[in-house]
Amino acid sequence: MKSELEIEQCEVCACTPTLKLCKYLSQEEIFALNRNKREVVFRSGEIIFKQGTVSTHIACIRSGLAKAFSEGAKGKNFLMSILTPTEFVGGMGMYVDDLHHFSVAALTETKVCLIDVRDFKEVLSKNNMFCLELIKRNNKRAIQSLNKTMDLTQKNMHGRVADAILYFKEQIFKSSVFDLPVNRQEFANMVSLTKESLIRILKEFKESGYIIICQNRIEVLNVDALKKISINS
Amino acid sequence: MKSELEIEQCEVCACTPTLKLCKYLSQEEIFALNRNKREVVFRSGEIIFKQGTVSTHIACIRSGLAKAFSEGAKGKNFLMSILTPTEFVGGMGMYVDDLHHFSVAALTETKVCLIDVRDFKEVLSKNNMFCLELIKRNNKRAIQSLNKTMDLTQKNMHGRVADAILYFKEQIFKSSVFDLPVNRQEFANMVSLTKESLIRILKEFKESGYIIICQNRIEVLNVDALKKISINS
DNA sequence: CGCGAGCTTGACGTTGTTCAACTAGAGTGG
DNA sequence: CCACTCTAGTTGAACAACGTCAAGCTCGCG
Repeated sequence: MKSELEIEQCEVCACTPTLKLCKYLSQEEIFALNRNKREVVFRSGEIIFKQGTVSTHIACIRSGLAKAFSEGAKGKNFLMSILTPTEFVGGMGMYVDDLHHFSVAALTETKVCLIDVRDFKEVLSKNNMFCLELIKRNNKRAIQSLNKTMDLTQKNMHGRVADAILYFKEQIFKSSVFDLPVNRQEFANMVSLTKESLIRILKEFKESGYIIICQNRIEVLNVDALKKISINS
Repeated sequence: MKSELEIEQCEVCACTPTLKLCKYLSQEEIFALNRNKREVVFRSGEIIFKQGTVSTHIACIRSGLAKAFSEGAKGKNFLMSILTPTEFVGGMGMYVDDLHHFSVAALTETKVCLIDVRDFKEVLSKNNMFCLELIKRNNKRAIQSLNKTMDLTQKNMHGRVADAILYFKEQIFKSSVFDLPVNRQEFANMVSLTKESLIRILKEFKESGYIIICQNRIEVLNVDALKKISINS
C-alpha cells in the first residue's frame, strides 16, 4: 500500500506545472490515475518501454533522463528525443493498436511513474478538458516532429550536429556546460549520422573554437557560430 | 443561405464512414459544424492553406487531390502526403499557436469544405467521444509520420522511390496504373531527392522492367521487386 | 599488466548532388 | 502555318558529402 505521503508526491508527478496536462483534474480523477500506479526506478540502460510490445502504461519521468528511440531495420536506431522530468511518454498507440511504436530506455538512473492506460483512458473518457490538454500536447509534439524531419532531411551534417548541441544546451540542460548523457553512437543516432562522421564534426567545431569537448563534457563557447551553421546548412 | 440539400451533402462530408471522426455527433453538433462552413472549389495549383498563416479553418477534401507540404529554407519543400477525399486537414496548430505549420495546395480541381475552427473547438469542448476520435486520428498520423521519418533517414534513394510508387499504387489510387498527380520536382520532394536523382531511378526501374513510365502515367509491373527494394534498402 | 569497450583517425569507396547542356512539347504571336 | 519562347523533363560529367573499413588509441577495470 502507498502511504499518504507517496500519494502526495504522485499528485505532484501527474500535475506539475510544466506539464499542465492535469490542471483540470479533480481529486477523484487524480485518485483514479493513482489507483494502479507504480513508481519504479530503472537503472541506466534499462528498457522502460519496448517497441512492438503492448502499451499497458503511460510513463511520467520523475527524475533522471531517458531516451525515446525508434528501432529501425538492421539495428539502425533513431534517437527521437531526450526525456526529462515531468515529461509524459507512451500513448502513441492509444486508441489505434495499443502498441508501443518506439522504445524508451533510461540514460541515467531514472524514476518513473507508470500509470495504467485503462485508468488514463477512463479519465480521458470523462474529462473533456483533460482530452483537450492531451490534444494540445500531441499537436505540440507533431509540430516538433515535423520540424525535426525537415531538419534531418534538408540540413547537412554540420547543421544537424550544431542543432543537437544547441538542443542539449537549451532544451535539456539549460547550461553552456553539460555532460552528454549518450555515447558517440547514440549521439550519431540523434542526427542520423555514423559515429565516425559525428566525431569528425565535433572535432571541427572544437578546432574552430566553437566548443570545448573533453570526453563526454561539452562546453559551448560560441552559440552564434553554431546557430549560424544551423541556419546556413 | 444553404439549401436543405446542401446541408445533407455536408453531413456526408463531415461524417463519411472512412473518416469516422463524426460518428458520435448529434444533429445539433453537425449543425454547429455546418453553421459557418464554406464549400469552395480550388483549381489545380491553388493554395488552400499557407504555412505560417493563422489557422482559421479545418478543411475536408470532398473531391479531387491535394498535397500537404512543408516549406523549408531556401525553397526546399517536402511533400508530406497526398490528400484524398474525406480526409481532414489543418488543426495541427490547434490549442498551440493557431497557425498553419505546413501548406496545402490543390493538385487537381479540388472541392473542400472549410469548417470554422471555432465551431470545431466548440464541438470538441462539449463532445468527449469526438475528442477521443480526434486523439485516435492524431495518433495514427503520428505513427505514420514516425515511420516516414525513419524511411527518409535510413533508406537509400532506391528504397524511397520504390516506397513512393507503392504509396501511389496502394494508398492513393488503389490501382496498378495511375497518372502521377505531381511533376518530377514534387515527386522528388516527396522522397527528399533532387529531381535528377529521381529521374535516374525511375529510368532504372523502367529498364529493369519493374514499371512502365510514359509521361506521368505509371504502370507497376513487378510489385514484389519494388517491395524487395524497399525492404533491402 | 592485460583486456575490452568505446573513441579516434586516415584512406578509400559509394551515394547522391550540382551544373550545364540538350530535348520535347505546349503555348503564343506574327 | 511557322518561328519563338518557355517550361518540364532528361542526360552526362564532375564533384561534394557522407559512409565504410581497418587500424590504432585511451582509459577504466579486473
